[in-house]
Amino acid sequence: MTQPTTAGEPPADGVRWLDEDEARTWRTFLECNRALFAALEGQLQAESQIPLAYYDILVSLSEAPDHALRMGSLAAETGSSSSRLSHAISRLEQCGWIRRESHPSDRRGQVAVLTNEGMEALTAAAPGHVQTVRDVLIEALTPDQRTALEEISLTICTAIQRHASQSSQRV
Amino acid sequence: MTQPTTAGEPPADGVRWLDEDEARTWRTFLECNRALFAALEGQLQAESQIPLAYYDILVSLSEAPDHALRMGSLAAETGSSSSRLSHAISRLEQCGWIRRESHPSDRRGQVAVLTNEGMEALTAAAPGHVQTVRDVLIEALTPDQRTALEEISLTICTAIQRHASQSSQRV
DNA sequence: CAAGATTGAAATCTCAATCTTC
DNA sequence: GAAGATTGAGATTTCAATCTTG
Repeated sequence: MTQPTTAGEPPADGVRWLDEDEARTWRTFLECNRALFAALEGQLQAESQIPLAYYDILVSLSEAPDHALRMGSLAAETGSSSSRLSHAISRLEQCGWIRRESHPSDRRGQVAVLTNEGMEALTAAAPGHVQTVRDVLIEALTPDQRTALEEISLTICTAIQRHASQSSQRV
Repeated sequence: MTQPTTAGEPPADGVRWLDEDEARTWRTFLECNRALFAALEGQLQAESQIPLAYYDILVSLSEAPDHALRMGSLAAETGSSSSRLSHAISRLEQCGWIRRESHPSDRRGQVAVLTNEGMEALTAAAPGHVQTVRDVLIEALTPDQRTALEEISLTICTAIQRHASQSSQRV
């Protein structure tokens, strides 16, 4: 899932292929992720007919003051591009779960607002989703493992930022 | 990213909302995943113009005997649906990186074969990808963290299988 | 009828403009 | 010109048939 051939020659540049242990760790992590998001997506789709990406949008709005958020903030919260979010909000508007309002002071701004229907759909979908998260992660891990996973995740996030700033310099 | 409102009433059924610690762990993990796959996808797209999903297909074939694999096996290896894989192979056939052959003994079967051009494209793309995996995960974590992550991933995979068999019974 | 694989249409996501307002 | 947001086109993924062979 990561590099070609099994042993072979060393790759170009100064890059080292992953050794056996490294490759196994990475493959296991990848496989876990695939299965995890497939399970989350599948549960939501089967029981509530909502894609995970849209569910996340509804949750972010439900947590916001007045159930409203500017497009930019919502995009940042859900880790989405502004384009993707804009399309998604249009779709959710069709469902009647979200409506758009114009920003009071900044006339460039749009605000996405969760409707009552949207809140109801979210309330109906949430228990099944949360139960799945409990089953497959929270209650599957020991408290120590949960702590470790959180620290590991933070470490990876930091490493990604470092990698991004370095690779942008290389250009 | 997981459940509506912040405190509120208990959800329906016997489900418990995530408490503060649980929610933070889950959100951190989700955010890490988003950033991680965005980084991998972005690097491959920027430096090699290959989507990660297609890269995985090329790697799986490069590891197979004779650089060939039946559609079903390849779908399982890459964690893809048969439909998705079939479309993807068609696309990669257009690129000249893969060709289809019919299975010698089972006349229902098709075999995807990595072409020389496909292998070259993979060889060119791999160092950058592997370096990214090193930067953002392998070398960012301590050996203990890598071990822990691998064990956690296996535990989650097991929990997902258990969850799947239970939820299918509920129907 | 089940297994292996493909197909076309609909849904979603990405990418590069575009448009308005700051 | 930059920031906030949208748009349309193209690419990928999903979903529900479909088709052939076991």
